[in-house]
Amino acid sequence: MQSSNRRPGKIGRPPRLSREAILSAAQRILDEEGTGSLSMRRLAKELSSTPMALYHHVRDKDELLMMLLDAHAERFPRPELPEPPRDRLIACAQILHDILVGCPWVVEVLVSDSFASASAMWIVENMVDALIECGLTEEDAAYAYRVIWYYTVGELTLRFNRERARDQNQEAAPYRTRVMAAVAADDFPRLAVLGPRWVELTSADNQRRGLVAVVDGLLAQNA
Amino acid sequence: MQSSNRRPGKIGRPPRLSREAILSAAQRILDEEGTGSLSMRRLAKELSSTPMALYHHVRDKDELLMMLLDAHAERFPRPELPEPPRDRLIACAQILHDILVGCPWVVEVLVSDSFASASAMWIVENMVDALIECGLTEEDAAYAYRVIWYYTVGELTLRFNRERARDQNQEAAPYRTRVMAAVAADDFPRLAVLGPRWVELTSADNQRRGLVAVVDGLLAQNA
DNA sequence: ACCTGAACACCGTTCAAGT
DNA sequence: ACCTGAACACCGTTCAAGT
Repeated sequence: MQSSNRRPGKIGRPPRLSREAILSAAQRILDEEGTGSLSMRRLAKELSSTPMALYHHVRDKDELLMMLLDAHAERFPRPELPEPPRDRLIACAQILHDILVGCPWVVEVLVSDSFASASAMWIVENMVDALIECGLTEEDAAYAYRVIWYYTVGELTLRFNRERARDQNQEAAPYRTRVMAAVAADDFPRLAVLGPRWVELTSADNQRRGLVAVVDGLLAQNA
Repeated sequence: MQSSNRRPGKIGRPPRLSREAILSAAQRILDEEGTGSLSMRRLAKELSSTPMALYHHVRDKDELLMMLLDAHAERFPRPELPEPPRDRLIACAQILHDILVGCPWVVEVLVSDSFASASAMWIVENMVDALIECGLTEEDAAYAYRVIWYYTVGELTLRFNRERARDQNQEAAPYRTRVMAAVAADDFPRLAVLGPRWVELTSADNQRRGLVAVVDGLLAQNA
């Protein structure tokens, strides 16, 4: 793509847009108008330009989102890590989660491609390293990392979408309501006992506790 | 919505479309043309009708997808369940996964709302029941169910999107390739050792093994 | 080299009217 | 009661041309 900072042998038209300008405009839209508002067209408007001009600086929308995520990960403070490898593993997985929880718009990109942010790779490295130090083979470490990653993606995806649904229309889908009513009336005694608490309980913030269970389950399985 | 099977006191125009016809046409499109091809407009065309006619029979696209999922769950064989509650829990979670793995188009709906299929509720009921029989409180059982659900959703979401990406363009996003190259060259020794195997290892089919680890981790945590 | 305008090929959904 | 046609308010991306 581009790399020029106005080179001496000035060839061609001078650029008006830059990757940095595009990224910061995109971040501004995300912050001020929310996840749903970032489109290539809206972004072009923000920059007083045209949609197509953007394609000179980024390959496509996915790459744009990935770069935004990368920038966010880079800004994130890198804390001291605790030492027994199990604790380091949990700490790293939690950091990964905490980085991503700040980017609701990331769902699209998490879901469309494997996570590949250069600025967050140290976390993945540390997780795999901790797993190996816990006695797992390289293959098992890669698999265990993946299980933690699945949990994290599932938690984030459902969290963001729950928030989004609550934001825009609180009057829940009628289909869901009907199913829930059937559950309460029918022969599902366990769910009926939980009753209306069911929804609240299952959306309570137990992310960290679940993470610890997943990690310890993996370590026990591979001990 | 509709409920009529040509009532004697025939009032108004007789229906040409029905919920069943809509659902089976939608399923046909999904089977023959793939997940990406199902739109309200395409579906209307399949039925030689107009997009708006559909809205007389289903509330919106999400409800349509939910009903499709429900129909799929209903067709699914309901096997004998093993008996120590831990094994029953694993079996049920696996069935839930197996039902969903047959519906790649389900990602949209999993992600947009909590799972609420009347035909699959017996599985959730069984999972919560097994967790309580394992000694968890009702609240802890609801939370543990949720953790398993997050793992399942993450696994499915990433699985489907990996497949979709492989299907349409094998020449992977250049951004991702660049990051991977940096990883190999830079100071991530653990990931570098795994090297090109990294991607394959992390996408290998270890779904069941991960599920067992998650379940046992949860049971150990709540023992 | 960088940017523009117009177009392509779509979406889900609503509104007002027709039968 | 059920369906249609036209429109609203969008998408991401490509192509051919302009400066």
